[in-house]
Amino acid sequence: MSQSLALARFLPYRCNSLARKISVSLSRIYAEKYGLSIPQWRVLVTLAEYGELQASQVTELTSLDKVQVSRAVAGLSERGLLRRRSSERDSRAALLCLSDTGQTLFHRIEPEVLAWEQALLAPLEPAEQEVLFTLIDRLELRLQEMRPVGDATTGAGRSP
Amino acid sequence: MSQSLALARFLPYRCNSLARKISVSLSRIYAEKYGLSIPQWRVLVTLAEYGELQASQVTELTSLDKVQVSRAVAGLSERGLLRRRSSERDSRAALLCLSDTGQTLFHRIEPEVLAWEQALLAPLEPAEQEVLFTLIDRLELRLQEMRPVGDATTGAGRSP
DNA sequence: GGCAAAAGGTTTCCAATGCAACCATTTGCC
DNA sequence: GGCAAATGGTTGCATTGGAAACCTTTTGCC
Repeated sequence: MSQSLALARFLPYRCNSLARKISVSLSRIYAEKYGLSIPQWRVLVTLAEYGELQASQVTELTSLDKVQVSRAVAGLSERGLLRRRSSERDSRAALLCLSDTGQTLFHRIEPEVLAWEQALLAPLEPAEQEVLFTLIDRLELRLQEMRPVGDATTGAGRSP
Repeated sequence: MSQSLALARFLPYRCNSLARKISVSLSRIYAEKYGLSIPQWRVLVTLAEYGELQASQVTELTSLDKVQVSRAVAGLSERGLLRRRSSERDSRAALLCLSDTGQTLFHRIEPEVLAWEQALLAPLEPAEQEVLFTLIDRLELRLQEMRPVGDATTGAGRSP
């Protein structure tokens, strides 16, 4: 007997809904208080963590596409929160790092955001938090496995 | 000692990222094969489950806002997948239910979607699946608790 | 009964998002 | 060395999505 579909017990729906609610709630900190969009916020975090990166690396690390990164960088740059210089090895590549202002801003936001996350996770035991992250890891891994063989990134460049 | 922020271990990011990947992957079924948007798909599922509902109830059950529901309904209605009639109790209210065509379509998609979900969840033991849903429930609950007292829905309609 | 406020839905408008076309540079191959 | 293809990043354009204004009907109050 096959079970039937109810949104309340349907993982794609539940996951989407949870993610949405988390975003809306969290964005009160970095969006409303500090005027950052989600992509801008992710770029900020990533540069704070890694120092200097190429735009393409930021793309990798943030799960944003290159258009989003480009626009986020433009916005942050206008506000003087990051500097970009072009690589001497490859003059197409843009090297990005936070300015002092950017670092300062990040260090002001970071504890607020971490505190918010702690508040969210507070009802879960540390072990349960571990389980949660592990489950997410495993599901993401599984999604990659499920990707059908002939995907977009496959037959790259054969016929003209 | 306060921990520092890294996206890989930051729940909002991980959750968003997972939800996005799930949506993209799943939408190959109902979007590409059957031409349904996510809101349309949710409305379809909900009406299949509950029979006849008012638009406002659909809004509740799907976590969509009323604009999305309105547009989804318009689209489904154009394709003849649902019927709407106005309530005799309240002529503003629209009563929605699937047409036969809509039911048929749903019954064709449902098993595919459930099979896909099963494939996604396959690496998790049943007990782990249970844990996953429970964790999601608890986080959603927590988010509601965290909502500051004077929220948007509060002082509704006082001054002109 | 009549008028102000609220509620159900739809439409309008603007910002965010994503795809595709686009420049500029670099790589690879002959 | 030179030309075709590939790569890094940006810009334009069409679509999506959400907030607010809107219309209609209903409710509540005097």
